[in-house]
Amino acid sequence: MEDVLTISEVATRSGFSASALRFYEKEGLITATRTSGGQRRFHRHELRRLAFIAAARHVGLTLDEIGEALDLLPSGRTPTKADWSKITRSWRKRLDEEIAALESLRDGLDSCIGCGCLTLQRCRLSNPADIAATRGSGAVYLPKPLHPDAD
Amino acid sequence: MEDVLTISEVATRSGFSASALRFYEKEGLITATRTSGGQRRFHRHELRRLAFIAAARHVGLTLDEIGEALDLLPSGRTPTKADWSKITRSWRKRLDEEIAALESLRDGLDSCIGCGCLTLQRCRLSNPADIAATRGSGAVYLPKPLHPDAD
DNA sequence: GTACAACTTGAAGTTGACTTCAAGTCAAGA
DNA sequence: TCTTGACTTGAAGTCAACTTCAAGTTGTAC
Repeated sequence: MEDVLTISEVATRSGFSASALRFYEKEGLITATRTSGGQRRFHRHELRRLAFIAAARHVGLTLDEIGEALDLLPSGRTPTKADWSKITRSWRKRLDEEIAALESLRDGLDSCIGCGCLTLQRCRLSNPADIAATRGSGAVYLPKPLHPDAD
Repeated sequence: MEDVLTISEVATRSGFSASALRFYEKEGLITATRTSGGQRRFHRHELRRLAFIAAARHVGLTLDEIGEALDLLPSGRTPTKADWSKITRSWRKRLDEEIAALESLRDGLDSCIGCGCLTLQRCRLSNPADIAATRGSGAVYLPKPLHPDAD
């Protein structure tokens, strides 16, 4: 085990495809040195960034947002616990918001099925103003809210 | 108020754009009659389908999945409470799964920040095998899980 | 009857996050 | 040295869910 890895080694270890890694490098999310022949060699610490990227994608951040977050890491020194934690702390809020939104939707679904309002028209389910109000920027795949009229 | 509506009336009442309504008609999710001149006229009951579509989109279903669900509705008669509820009941499971996945991620985040494992490498946050196992087909925007190695 | 907003169509464009392709180059074991 | 799998590039393709466009038609208020 060297401290530099080929792209396929990083792919295996990170779970990302090689093409995704090339894409991420092009987007500036990760960096690689090159051999004299031009092939990429990744330092092991890129795996940490990739783990961060994977986690951020799970939270629903776009690559642009992830790039901004990674830019907050200190460039001169190795990131400390405080550096990473500052970045990830904001996810907590985001996750809480998304969980709240989904719970609200679920409870609306229960009441909708239970209440007999066939048309769904007053249900929080199809008219989730509370969800739109609760959640911040869109991470979970939810489109804009509806305001349906009577059937 | 007639019981037929123009596309812009439906757009206003449903919250969908006119182009989205044309798209949904082309995809077979909703239907419209035509005037002698060829303009669309929507029956009011299409608003109910649109409310359903909006709710389903909120749950994270794709249009294909929504189309399949709507195909389960009886074609001969007006859908009953039981018809709608049969369709929406499966959402409950889906929502529960997604909520569980996000909660697991959030709890992993807490422990990651708290435990001092700077590298994130063993965190459920960046290595959420439990999430992959918990959730069904992908509604929430979560990519495939990572299996990061040591930093 | 005339004006004009609202409507029609098919085709092409958009966005994000990649994947696929073609054609060639590199690295490492036998 | 040879072979062969791994690697390189830029460009183009993919997917979902629409949106935008251009050019023409319809409906209706006056």
